[in-house]
Amino acid sequence: MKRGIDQPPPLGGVGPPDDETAVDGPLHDRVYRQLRHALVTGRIVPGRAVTLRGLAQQLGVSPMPVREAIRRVSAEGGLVVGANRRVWVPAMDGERYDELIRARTLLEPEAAVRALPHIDRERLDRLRDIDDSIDVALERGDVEAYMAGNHRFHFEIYAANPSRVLVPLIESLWLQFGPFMRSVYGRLGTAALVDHHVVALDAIIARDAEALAAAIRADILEGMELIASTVLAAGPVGDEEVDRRRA
Amino acid sequence: MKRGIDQPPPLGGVGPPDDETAVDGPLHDRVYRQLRHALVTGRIVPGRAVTLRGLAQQLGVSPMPVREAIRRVSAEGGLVVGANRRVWVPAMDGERYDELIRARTLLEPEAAVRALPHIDRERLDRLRDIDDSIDVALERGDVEAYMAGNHRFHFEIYAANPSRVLVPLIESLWLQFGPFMRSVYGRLGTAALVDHHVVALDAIIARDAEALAAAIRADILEGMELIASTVLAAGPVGDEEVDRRRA
DNA sequence: TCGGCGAAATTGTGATCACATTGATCCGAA
DNA sequence: TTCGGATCAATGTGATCACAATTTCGCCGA
Repeated sequence: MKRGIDQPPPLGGVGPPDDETAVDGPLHDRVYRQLRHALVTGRIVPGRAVTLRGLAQQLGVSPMPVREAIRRVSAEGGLVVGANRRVWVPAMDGERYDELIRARTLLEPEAAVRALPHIDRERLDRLRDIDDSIDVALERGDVEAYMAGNHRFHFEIYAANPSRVLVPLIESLWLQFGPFMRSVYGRLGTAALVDHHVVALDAIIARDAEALAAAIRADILEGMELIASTVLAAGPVGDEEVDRRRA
Repeated sequence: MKRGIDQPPPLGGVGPPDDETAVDGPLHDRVYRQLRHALVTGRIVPGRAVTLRGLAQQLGVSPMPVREAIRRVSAEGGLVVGANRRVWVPAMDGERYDELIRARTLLEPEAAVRALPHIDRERLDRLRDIDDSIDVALERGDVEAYMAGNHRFHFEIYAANPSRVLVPLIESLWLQFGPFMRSVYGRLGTAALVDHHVVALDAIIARDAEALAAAIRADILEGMELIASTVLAAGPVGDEEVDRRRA
């Protein structure tokens, strides 16, 4: 006879370390990277609760590093702490979504333009490879691979310039819309997605800053605005479980 | 014969709770608010180390809530964790400063414009009161009161619109330049500061979104660019102690 | 069936401890 | 004098515990 709160299903995808997130350093750093990766790629969907002991058990660590990781991720907007002190992936509604789009269109073209002079041939080759892998993911209908590739493509550009302000801001935005985009793509399928990155690649090759900014802006708008507004017209996403759990 | 690392002087200003930061809720929340307030108002200067036990002792709490608060503040860019795991207030250099200015000029006019329709008479009165208090602080040469008032003025505007994306981003920016601006103002004195807020107030009264955006932008540029570039021309600020302490 | 109450389970929080790591100092050898 | 090694103190980290707060569930009565 089980008493107490329903156990949420395991947080699919926040799992054992893989090559990308398991490097030396404190355990809480590793947990943080795993958690943020799971959010960016949408492995955790809006409305989902995250508990210290649940995540700790899943990752095979004590609750301490999980606490610290959750504190970091929530400071960046990827998780919210309710009045009841419970932690969950925030729901997405029209206003918040609109702000995310706006923030992205303000910040990401700027970061791309600042990075442009620093994009060398090696980085350009890597961008091409990532773009190819995105195309493969789209053909396969692999939403998660698409999202991971999309993230990598953008940040491969921005990271060309060692930024300590703009890029962390942008990273925090990606944390915030990743879970929702995953649920959107899951509903609509990858067939609805179009890979606009070739325009950005052309602009980079041409060293055309204005064209690059416009390509990034268009990528954001076309990638986020037309698709997800359809879903949000039906009301916030992720509120069902949140409402149930909120004090 | 004292062994070990030099004890940094007490973190002036991160002190007992005052009315603004002492509300109900978890202790780590209170420590966080105290810490961020200290950074925004420049009570801690660039390069300054922050230790768990040091801050815990100063605040009369255990290191646990301090850990969580430091983790939050560092996630927002207000503190940096070095390769040696030590925590300190980051140094300011020309590139980082330029990015902060740019990020502010991208985000704050947007937040102000979005807030404009929501600014009622009460909030306008509060803005006037804050602006008056800023003028008083400038006359008195009270740098900290000036900084606190300036922060309050800006966020009293932006908070008119319930924002969950733009305003937290802007808050994280203020965390990042607060300590440096304090050292700048300390060197130049308040006589070098001009209160431009009346232009923003006029734009709000006139309900002129474009004028408001321009006023905020001008406030940022004139407040940050001309003054601090003079100081930064001499090299990064806050690196002396950082260099000494870095592994 | 619904609502209220009480008990049990779960959850986050703060305290504390031990330990690994880092930094500073001292001492001896070259 | 300089350099390297040993020692000690300080620091961050992860583990664990007890406790307060919140949630869940079962029972009972209307």
